[in-house]
Amino acid sequence: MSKPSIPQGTRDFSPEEVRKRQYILNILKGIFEQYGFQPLETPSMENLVTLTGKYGEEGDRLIFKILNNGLHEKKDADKEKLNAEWSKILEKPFSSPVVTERALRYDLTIPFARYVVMHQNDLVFPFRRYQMQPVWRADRPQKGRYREFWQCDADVVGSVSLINEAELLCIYQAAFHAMKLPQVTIKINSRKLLAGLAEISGNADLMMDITIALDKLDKIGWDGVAKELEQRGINNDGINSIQKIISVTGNNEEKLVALEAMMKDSAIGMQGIDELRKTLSYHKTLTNTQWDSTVEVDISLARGLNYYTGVIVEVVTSAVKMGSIGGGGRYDDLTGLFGLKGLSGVGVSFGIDRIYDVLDELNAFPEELSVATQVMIINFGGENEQYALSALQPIRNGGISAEIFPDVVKFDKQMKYANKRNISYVILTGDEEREKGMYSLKNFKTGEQQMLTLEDCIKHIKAQ
RNA sequence: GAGGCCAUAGCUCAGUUGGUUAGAGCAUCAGAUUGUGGUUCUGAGGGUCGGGGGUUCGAGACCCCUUGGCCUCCCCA
Repeated sequence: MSKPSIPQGTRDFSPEEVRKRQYILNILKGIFEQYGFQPLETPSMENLVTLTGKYGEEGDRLIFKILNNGLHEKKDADKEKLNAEWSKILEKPFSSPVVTERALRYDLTIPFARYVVMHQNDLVFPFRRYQMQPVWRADRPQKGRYREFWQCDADVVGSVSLINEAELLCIYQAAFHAMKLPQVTIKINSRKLLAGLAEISGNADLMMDITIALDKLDKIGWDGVAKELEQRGINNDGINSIQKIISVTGNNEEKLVALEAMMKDSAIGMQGIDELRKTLSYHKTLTNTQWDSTVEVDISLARGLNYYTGVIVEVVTSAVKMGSIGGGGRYDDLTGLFGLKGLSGVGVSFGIDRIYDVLDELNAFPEELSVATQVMIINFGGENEQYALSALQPIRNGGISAEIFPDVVKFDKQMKYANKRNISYVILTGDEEREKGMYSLKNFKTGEQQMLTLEDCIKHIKAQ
């Protein structure tokens, strides 16, 4: 018999871990609701064609595909084709809708777009939804990277107003403030600004290559980026103009003013600047001075997903070495991929597994998260068991969490169990108590013990 | 897809240039203690040393292959 194990990149969550995860989820849920978002859930699996082509070439490779079963149900005509593709799959990694027509969802945004298209007639636009569910990626696991992890998304579709962008920035700030997660920066940029940058550099067609290279600025520095730009076919003049643009410094408004001067020959670039300025202006009105995270214009921010078209954001913390803990942006035509044109959306995502890792490393979870049973009744067996049992529901009905030790085992063992479970009180119901119609209540913290009526026991515990 | 580190009891880990019957702490179980937990003390169970092959008189240790874990790059939350 081999040792049991779980698939690579997945985790079990202990009771303590679940409580901590729920703490994060509850904060997010509260804020989403406060901002008027409606909950939504979609299936763990989608049809493969719904997902492919939405996340770029790399993303497609990372989609977890589900092998078809129930092959016997296929008609004879299909069987031959199936067998052919089946043997291909045995030879080398290969996927085909014939053998893998379903896949685990890769994120929450595409399933949401699919949902919106399918239910367009039932929805009231602008539609605000939040969604907190696991997603799966067939990636190599490492620090802060899992194959199964949760995303918590809030999206608005059916509105082009930049008020939405500003509101989502506030959601980020409110959430990280509530979690007391320190040193948070919300980086903001615009795909249009990046397009303008490509245009100004004389490489409008290489925007994707430029942004991919630029995105690494934090990691490999300008020299590294310049090298990569060169490899991707940008000439010296282009590289120089890119350097000039990304070197702008100062606060957000100063950066935008400087960029304006450089972008004046790019209509799309100017549009991007205008959108950032409006977003920040709305945000200024909405934001709360108590929120200590900062919103920072960062022209090197790119974001890999290729469906973003306008403002893009990414959240990082410098408190712990960790990749981004959230990201999002505007997508002008995501539903167009499923046949519904002209519906713009914008959304943000929280990576709660990374947020968990950061809070855990910083020891920033509140102490009082562990909730123990308040009272355990000792089981002395025989008639005393009946007597003990009759007290259990009245205690619970009194609003106290209670359990009885179900087995008649040595007293010592039951006490040790209560101690390990961190239970606050035990109630002893032996011969003496039963004969008197009383209950001995022992406080496990202080060791004090007194014989009381059941009613007084309940009162006493509730008074604590 | 490329690279690095690691794998010994349920968990965390020792194990000397290759040498007798592979150890410790924690955890578990039993007892000291059949109505008083936490701290003690005593004892017990628990191992195909990740798997396969090789070198050797002899391998937990050395070599090769393989599987799994952690980490870095790529990419991402």
